[in-house]
Amino acid sequence: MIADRRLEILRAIVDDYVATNEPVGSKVLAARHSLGISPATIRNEMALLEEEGLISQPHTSAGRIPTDLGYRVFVDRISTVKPLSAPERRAIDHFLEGAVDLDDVVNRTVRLLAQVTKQVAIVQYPSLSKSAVRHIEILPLTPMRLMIVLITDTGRVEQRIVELANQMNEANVAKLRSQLNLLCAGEKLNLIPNTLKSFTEKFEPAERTNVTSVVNVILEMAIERSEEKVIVSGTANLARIPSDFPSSFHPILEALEEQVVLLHLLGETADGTKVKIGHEQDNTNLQSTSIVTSGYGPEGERVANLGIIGPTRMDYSGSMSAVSAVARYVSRFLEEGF
Amino acid sequence: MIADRRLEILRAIVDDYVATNEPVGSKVLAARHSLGISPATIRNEMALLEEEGLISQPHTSAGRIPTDLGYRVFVDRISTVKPLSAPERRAIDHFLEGAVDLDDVVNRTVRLLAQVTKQVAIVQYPSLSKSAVRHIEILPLTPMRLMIVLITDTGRVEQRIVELANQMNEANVAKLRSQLNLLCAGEKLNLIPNTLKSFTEKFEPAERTNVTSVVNVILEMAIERSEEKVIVSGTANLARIPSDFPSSFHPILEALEEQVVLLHLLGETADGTKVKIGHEQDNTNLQSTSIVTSGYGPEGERVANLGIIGPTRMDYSGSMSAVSAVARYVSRFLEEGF
DNA sequence: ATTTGGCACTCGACCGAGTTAAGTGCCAAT
DNA sequence: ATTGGCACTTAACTCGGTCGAGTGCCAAAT
Repeated sequence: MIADRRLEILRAIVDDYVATNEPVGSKVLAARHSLGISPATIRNEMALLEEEGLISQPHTSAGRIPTDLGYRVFVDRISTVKPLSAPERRAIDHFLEGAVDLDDVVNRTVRLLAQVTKQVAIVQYPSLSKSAVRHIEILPLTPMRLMIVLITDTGRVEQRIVELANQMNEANVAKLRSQLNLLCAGEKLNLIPNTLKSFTEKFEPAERTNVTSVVNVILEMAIERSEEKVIVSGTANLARIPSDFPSSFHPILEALEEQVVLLHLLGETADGTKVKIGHEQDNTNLQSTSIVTSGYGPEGERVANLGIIGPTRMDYSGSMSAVSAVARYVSRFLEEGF
Repeated sequence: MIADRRLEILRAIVDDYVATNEPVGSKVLAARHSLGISPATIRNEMALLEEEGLISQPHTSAGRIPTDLGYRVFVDRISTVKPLSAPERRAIDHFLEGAVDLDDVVNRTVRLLAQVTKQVAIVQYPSLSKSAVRHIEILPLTPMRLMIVLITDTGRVEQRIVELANQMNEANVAKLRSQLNLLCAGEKLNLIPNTLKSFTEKFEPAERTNVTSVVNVILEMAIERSEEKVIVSGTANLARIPSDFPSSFHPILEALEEQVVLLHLLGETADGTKVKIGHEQDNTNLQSTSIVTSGYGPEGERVANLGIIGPTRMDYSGSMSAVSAVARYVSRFLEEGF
C-alpha cells in the first residue's frame, strides 16, 4: 500500500531531524536510510506529505522538517516502543532503594527522570484530594497552641499550627484526637468536609470555640490546600542545545516556575502515557515544546501525574518509554509502602 | 584629593555599564554624568584605573567595562545604600502575612526576593543542626510500625517511618514518647547524639530492640539528614537579558540545580550582607555571576542564609538593600513565631 | 502508471572588501 | 593639570558575488 511508504518516509525524516537538528533533504534521506528508492521519488512523496501538512520547509531551498501534525502522526501511527538501554533499566530499578519518605521518593523520581530523558522532568505530588486520611495527630505545644498533623495514606504529611481562644488540657486534646480519628481515618480527603459537617455540635458550648478552630484548620488542610504541588528538575537540559529554542527560552523558564501552568500541563490524572505536541497545548509560551506524561499511583486509581517537557524535536519513543517505566516503578513502590 | 575623582569616574562607569550593558567611553561619560571635566581628562584617569586593574577594554577601540576587582571596589568603597522604592517596601512589609507554616514562609520569601531583585533568589531552610527540638511525637500506625515526627523551634517538621521487630503497645509508646521529650525538648539538634548516648540502656532487654530502632531513626534525622535544604526561584530572570551570559547559561542552570553548590555559595552563616563577585567565588561555572547573601534568623544566632545570584553586571546597591531588608523581615517574623 | 535521471531555478550561508563610527593615546597649547 | 586636536585602531555593518544544498518539473525508462 502506498500510504505505508509515505509513512516510512515520514519516520525517516523525523528520525533524521531529531538526530541532526537540521532540515533533511531528499538526497541524504536516500543515502542514510536504505529505502530502495531514488531521491526523485522521495521528492514526489515529500510533496504529498507537505500537502497533507505533515512536513514543511523553512525556505524554498531547504530540506523538510516535521510539523506538529507530522510528529502527531509519528507518535500515533509509526513510533515503536523503544526498549530502554541496560544502564537506564538498571537505574530505574534501583533509584528508590532506601527512600525514607514521600519527599524523598518524589525528589529522586524527578531527578532520575530528568537524567534518563535528558529533558526537564515534572512530578506532581500524590494529590491530596484523592488520598485518604491515615491519621490525624494533635500536639499541644503550649496550653493555647496546638499543632495539627495530617498524615495521608500516600505518605504525605501536612502540619499546621492553631491558636486557641481558651486553654485546653491534655485530656480534652486526647478526647478530641480520638474522636477525630474515629470519624476521619480511612476517609478520602475530599469527603472530609462532609464527614465533619456536624462534628462541633456534639460539644459543650464551652469547648466549642476551640473545637471549631481545630476543625477549621483541618478543613483548610483538606480542601483549600488541596492545591497540588509540583516539582521540576533538569531545567538545565533546556539550554543543552541552544538552537532548540532559537527565540530565547525566557518564556519557557517562566512558565516552568508557575505551579498553575505545570498542573494544567500535566492535565487530568489518568492511566497510560500521553503526548501533547507543540500547539496542541494552549500555553503560548510553550508552543515550541512537547510534553509526555503518565499517571501514577495504585492500579486503577492514579493519584498524580509525572512527565517530561522538551523541544517538539525530541526523541518521542525514548521519552515515552522512560516516562512510562518510571511511572510504573513509582506506582509499585508506593503500593508496597516504604 | 585625586583618588576621589578617580573613584567618582569608576562609579560613573559602573552605573552606566549596569544601565546600558555596553562598554562606556569617555565622551558619553562626560555627557551623561555632569562631572565638570573634559573627555580628555577622563581618558587620562581611565588609563590609570586600567593600570590599577579596575576596568578593562574588550578591544582597543571600545569603551571600558569594570573588572571583578572594579566591582569589588565599587561595592566596598563607593556604593551607597539605595533606599527601596515604595512598592518594594510595601511588598516586603506584607509578603508573610498569613503564612501558615515554615514551607510557606520559605516559599514566599524566595519568590518575593526573586521578584524584587529581578534575579535568581536562593533561600536556605533554617539549618537543622542549629535549631532545637521542640517536640518529638511518636505515632503508632500499626502495632509493628511507628511514625516519628520531629518538630524544631524553627518550625521545621521532619517525619520518618520505622519498622519494629516486635509489637509495641500504646502504653509503651506513650512512655517512650514522654521520656524522649523529657530528655530532648529544648536541646540543640547537634547535641542530640550525646543526649541519647546511653538512653537505651535503661530499658529491659525485651524492649530494647524496639527502642534502639526508634532512637536510631531519631539520630538519623538529627545528624545524617542535617544536610541542609535550599530552594531557588526566578531562574527565568537569568534569561531575561540574553546578552548577560554570552556563552550559553547551561552551566549556570546546571550549577543552580546542585544543592551542594548552592550551599557552598551561600557560605558560612553569619550576620550582615555579603557580596561575592565573579572569580572571587571558585565554582568555574559561575564565574560570570555575583552573589549577594545575608544570614537570617533570631538576633545573634543566624540559622540560615538567603540571597540572590545574577550577572556580575548587576545593580549591587539595589540587590544589597533588598536582600538585607528581606532577611531582616524574615528574621523578625521567625522570632515572633507564626 | 511509476520511477528515475537530468536540469534549471531558488535562496540562505559564506566570503572578502570597503566603509563607518566609536573610542583611544598622545601631543602641543592653554 | 587640563584640554582640544589629530592620527590610529578595530569591531560592526554593508555590499556584491559565489557556492551549494535542495527543490520542482519534465521527459525518458521501466
